[in-house]
Amino acid sequence: MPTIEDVARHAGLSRTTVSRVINDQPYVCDEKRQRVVGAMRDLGYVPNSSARRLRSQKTETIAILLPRITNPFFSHMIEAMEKKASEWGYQVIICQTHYSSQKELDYLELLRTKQVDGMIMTSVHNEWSAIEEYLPSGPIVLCNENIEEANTSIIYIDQQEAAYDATTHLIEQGCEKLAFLSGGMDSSIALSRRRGFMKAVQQYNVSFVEHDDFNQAVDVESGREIFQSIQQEDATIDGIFTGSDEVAAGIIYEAMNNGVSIPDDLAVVGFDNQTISKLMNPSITTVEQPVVEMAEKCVEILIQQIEQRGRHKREDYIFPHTLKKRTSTTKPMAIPM
Amino acid sequence: MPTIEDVARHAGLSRTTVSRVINDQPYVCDEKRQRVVGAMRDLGYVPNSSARRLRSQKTETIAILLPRITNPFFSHMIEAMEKKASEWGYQVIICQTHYSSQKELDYLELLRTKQVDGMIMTSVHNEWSAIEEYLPSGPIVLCNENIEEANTSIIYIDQQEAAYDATTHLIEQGCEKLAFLSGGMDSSIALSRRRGFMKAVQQYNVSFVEHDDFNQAVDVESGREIFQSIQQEDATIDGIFTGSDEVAAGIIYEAMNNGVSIPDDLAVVGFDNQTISKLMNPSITTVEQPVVEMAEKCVEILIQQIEQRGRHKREDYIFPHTLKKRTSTTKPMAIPM
DNA sequence: TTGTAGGCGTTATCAT
DNA sequence: ATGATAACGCCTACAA
Repeated sequence: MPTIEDVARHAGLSRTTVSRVINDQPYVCDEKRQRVVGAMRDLGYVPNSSARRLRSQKTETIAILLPRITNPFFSHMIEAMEKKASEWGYQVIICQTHYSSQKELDYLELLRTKQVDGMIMTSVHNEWSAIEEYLPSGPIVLCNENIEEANTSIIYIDQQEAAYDATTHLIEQGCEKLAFLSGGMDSSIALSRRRGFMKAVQQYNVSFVEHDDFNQAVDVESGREIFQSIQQEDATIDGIFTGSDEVAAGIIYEAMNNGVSIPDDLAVVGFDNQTISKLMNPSITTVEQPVVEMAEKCVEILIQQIEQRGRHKREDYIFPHTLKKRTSTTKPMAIPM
Repeated sequence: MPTIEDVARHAGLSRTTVSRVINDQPYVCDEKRQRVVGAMRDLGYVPNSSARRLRSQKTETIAILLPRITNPFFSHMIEAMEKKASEWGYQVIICQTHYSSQKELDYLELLRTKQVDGMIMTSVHNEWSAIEEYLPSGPIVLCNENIEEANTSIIYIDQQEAAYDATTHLIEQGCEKLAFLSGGMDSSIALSRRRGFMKAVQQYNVSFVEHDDFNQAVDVESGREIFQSIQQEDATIDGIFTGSDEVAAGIIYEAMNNGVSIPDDLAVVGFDNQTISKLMNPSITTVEQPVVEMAEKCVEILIQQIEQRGRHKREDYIFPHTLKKRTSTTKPMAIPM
């Protein structure tokens, strides 16, 4: 691998001059500039980025923390983030926590060891106080979860309102006994949604059922299991808020196979407006988030903070959500896709 | 940010000794070791990875090239790759080409500029001769596409055989007029599949239809469009090989909405055994690839090559595929999920 | 067992 | 306009 030194020698000039050419700086006459360019070509020279990083104290790289990339909500978010980052000339390192708080901390070390200039967290599995420790090492922007105590910029939708809207919709459709599902009550998102659910339930004085399993609903499989347990233990439930299109799909799949009619016997609401929610039959009523816009905004904020340096105070960016009403909650009729 | 020098001074020792402690090397007595550890703690020292990279000529980072992460086939593959890489202490940079050969080349530069130690390509949009140029800069392993001329290790399933199996299955189910769909005939995968399709069609002497649109089938939306055009132009087609569960889902969705019975009027085969293929109603017959195993093997091979250094000759790892027969091609009956 | 010193490849500062 | 030189922070012969 040729170095800048080799190029300089080959061109009969100094490293400084070569460096100037590499970085498009002035104060190099055309003739020498050509000589340098030629030498670089001859030797197949390419600047070593480790050396550049050391010298410039920048990596042009950001890390994105997320639970699992196979969750379509996150893969859509990452797709948009990577695209935007790439436009700005930044690399993206992907960090799957698999819901482990330890892995989350391990990945945060990337910030301290200066492997990345900044970080995006789409999920949070530690106390904020623990994460705050890393802020001096570089900017962190949150996207998706709304952590009350967080003293850094943050992007999210109003989960409480979204759950309230969805629950109200179930009630308006005539549901009288509801269930609230979530992926675990330790997340800020599930907590907010639960508040919204409870608000609607109390406001309309509708009854609801609780069960330990209801807070372990994470994928298609758990949706299927929960349907079975509901069938056996409390078949009078007639409306479910799932917080996930995959869970909703699992429930619907199992219901169809067991002769339970959706939405007549059981209405189901999903979350995230994933591809599957449109394709299922019946199609799934769901809450849509503007993932792409949120992702792009997030990257822009982060890169801005990186390039401005210095600490930044918290700013909240709250994006709008939309309830997509489909046939899993409403009587069948032509609804355009 | 404290440096190794600061720690050394604080502990009243030399940089060397501190370095030895950092890297768990022998020849440091316990007392001084403690002093160093204490000093690191006091100062909040953390080694700077840019400096380490420059010194060691290693980045402990690999890049994964793929078209789009939102394609579930790729997101499952990346999930497994990132997990495996992380176990080995490697970071993963994600590079979406969005099917652009230029972006592919841009990302390959990461290898030349030593931002990564190695690279995995899950799709290839340039002539192999162009990609070969990068091989001297670091190992590249292919995962998914089988490029004939490639002189590097490569992992794939037998796409031709898979398409042959799927097509034969359609024929066995009684289909008499087939169509072959793909995402574009410029990819090695589509070409292999077409060979398999043709082999079955000729062997059983079944007729088939061609159309320009048939090679633009990439997602749910295009599946829907293709169904519509088939309805209008050649409704006698009774069996379709799609090469994609999403395309298959789009076709089925549209067929159901238009009163065309699946599989009686039209049988459809997908590819990749994605979540959606089990959940659709009818469920989609599809070809399963052992994505996770392929991904893990790929990362292992790459890291091995990185750590052994030197050029490696091509080895082929061919993984087995399975045809999952479901209701989009077979008369309804109880098929366990 | 410990320390000294040189170099990894760049870029910025300061002369000339 | 060009060049010499000193960092950036770390690791490792080699010397002691």
